[in-house]
Amino acid sequence: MATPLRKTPSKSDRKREVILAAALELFSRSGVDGASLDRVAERADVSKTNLIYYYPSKDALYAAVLNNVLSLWLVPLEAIDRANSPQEAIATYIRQKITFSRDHADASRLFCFEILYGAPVLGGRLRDRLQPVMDEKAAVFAHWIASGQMAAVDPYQFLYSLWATTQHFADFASQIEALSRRTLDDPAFFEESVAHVTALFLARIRP
Amino acid sequence: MATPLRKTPSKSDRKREVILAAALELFSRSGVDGASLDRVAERADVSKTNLIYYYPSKDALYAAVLNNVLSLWLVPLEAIDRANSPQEAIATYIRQKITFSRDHADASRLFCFEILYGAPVLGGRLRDRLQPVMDEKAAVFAHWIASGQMAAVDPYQFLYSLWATTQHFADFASQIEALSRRTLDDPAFFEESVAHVTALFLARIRP
DNA sequence: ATGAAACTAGACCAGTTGGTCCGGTAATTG
DNA sequence: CAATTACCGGACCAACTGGTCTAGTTTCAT
Repeated sequence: MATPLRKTPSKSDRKREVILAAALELFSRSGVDGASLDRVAERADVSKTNLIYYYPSKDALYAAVLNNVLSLWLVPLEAIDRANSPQEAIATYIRQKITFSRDHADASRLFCFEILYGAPVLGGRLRDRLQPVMDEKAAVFAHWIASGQMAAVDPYQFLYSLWATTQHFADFASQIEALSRRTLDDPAFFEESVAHVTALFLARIRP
Repeated sequence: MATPLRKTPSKSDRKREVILAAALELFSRSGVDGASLDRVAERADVSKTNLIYYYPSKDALYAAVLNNVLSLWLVPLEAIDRANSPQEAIATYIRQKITFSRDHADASRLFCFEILYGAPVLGGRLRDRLQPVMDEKAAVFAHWIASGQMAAVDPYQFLYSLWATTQHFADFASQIEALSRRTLDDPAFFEESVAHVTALFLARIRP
């Protein structure tokens, strides 16, 4: 709340980040219940007491991590701009989301965990933070459709499908790896994936 | 293994099913670590000792549930038949998968959990059971493409996208509900969803 | 009927969990 | 300088976990 504004991150700020990173790492691999505070503290190289000093409870820590994740998650969506052509905007969005799946797979997985749990923590935030952005972007789609730049689609369903296909590369990476023995870290597979998903959605909106 | 073959399910068979159902319900809501054997036993209305009698450990129980889920999960995929047109086959597949997301959302979520965990239990099974079916269906796609019935796509990527979009309705139901305030149980939303996903994929494969 | 095998419950246990308490040190501020 | 505040670690704890042990009861083929 009333965190004093500083230019240089204070020592405690850095420590908070280290803890958050450790928590993200462990929570995203084992779920909240599967990861103990002991392990998080160990990973962050602080004592458990110290961890509890910064985040008074496991729930608080989990909520903090999740809010971070949600902010990250929103960035590409917010960038969708009606000034661009839908083709361009969607292609860019897909690339950004798949890049996110590659570079922040743990964040994506944690988000997925939370939704699977029934969004107990993020539920409200989805309505407060995501919903408005989503409605705004739905309006952008409506504009594009009305001006004949893209075929008519339900913007909400369209976004759901976009999220599903792009996040799948992070959340179901284990499955993809078991079946295709390939990872997004392989640049060829990364580009293939971007190309495939892009083609899928652009074919749909061709006017 | 050597379960005696009976026509009518024995009492113990029924009990096993009750336990499996309870375990699926709880595991799919809270993850394996989040659900205790006590709770599962309570839900299945048996004593914990009794539960342990049928499934000697939590891991064994989890594995049993998961194998059940995988079998269910495979059914629609196995039904894809080269004798049909790709348009028909894919439309049917999508409808079946979204139906599965509606009627077996818990199974879908548990599957998702397992993949998020890194597929520790199912990993081998994915290669043993899913991989062959997938390769077989990839060949069917190749046949359709070669015979000019559908546009060229990477069959594996295509299947990943199909899975992603259809399972999304189960796994991310909380999010969809928070944003759209609608459920697959609403027949109108169900049909909208089927129509949307079908249109998305059929547009892509139009020759 | 009877012996074996399947089945069941309650008491119990050792390990782990999230979290507290206490006692102290470093850094700020008056 | 004094004193308040922020920060930190180790011992500790009650609750819960997966799982065992014991001591029975039911089922069923012979």
